[in-house]
Amino acid sequence: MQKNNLYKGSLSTIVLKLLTDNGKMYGYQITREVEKITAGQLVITEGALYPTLHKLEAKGLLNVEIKKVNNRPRKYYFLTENGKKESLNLLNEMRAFIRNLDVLLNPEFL
Amino acid sequence: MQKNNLYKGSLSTIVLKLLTDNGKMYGYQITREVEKITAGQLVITEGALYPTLHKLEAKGLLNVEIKKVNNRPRKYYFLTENGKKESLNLLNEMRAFIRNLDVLLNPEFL
DNA sequence: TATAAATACCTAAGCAATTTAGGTATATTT
DNA sequence: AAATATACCTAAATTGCTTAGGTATTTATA
Repeated sequence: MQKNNLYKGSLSTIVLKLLTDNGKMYGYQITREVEKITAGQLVITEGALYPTLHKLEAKGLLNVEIKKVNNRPRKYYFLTENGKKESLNLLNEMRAFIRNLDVLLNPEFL
Repeated sequence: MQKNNLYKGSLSTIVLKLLTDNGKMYGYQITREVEKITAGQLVITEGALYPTLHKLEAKGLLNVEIKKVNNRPRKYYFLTENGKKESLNLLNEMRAFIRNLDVLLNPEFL
């Protein structure tokens, strides 16, 4: 997330959106995917991501499935039913947030 | 800012943008203006705003001018030269931020 | 073939931007 | 007269992150 305060608060929503689109993902994969989608502009630090995944799991929004790939464990996360509902809510909040920032940056279009 | 984590980190940029557009503003006026522009969706708490104004002043980005209106003091804030430069920087960062959130929410348009 | 880089997970202290919950005081509306 | 709006303020607590570590295996490179 690197130096930019603006992203603070958006990580959970971003994670839920990625899992909505991709079904199952593991932590490291999430960091790669976000960098890819934003062309390297947004880098999720692991110190932020892993605690967030654990928090979403503790809230009952995510479930985990551990798979061994190349003899190394991967923790695949996927949305619970509650997670799907909450994902929709948070995505709507984020859309409203973006709209509000847009009008604040361009008040002449009011 | 009410319950929505997303706005965390955006307050300084919003304040600088308002002062860029309006020249001089006082704290209470800023809270009214943001509510007006966002149709009541974004409410700046005073506990967030006043420390932010003081911080921006301490950084040399804002100057203050106290005026008595109806026997009550108002503190009008306005951008310094450095404040104008920093405002442009932060606004560009915010535009990049919005673009990144947009592609994360709509990766199909990549 | 040794070493570095990538993959894959993790935690904990510290920091910064908020929220929450107060406070003071005057002007205006009900 | 009382409530609401105006107008400023602070400080403890909370929260979401950064920073800075840690472990271990696999793959690429010099």
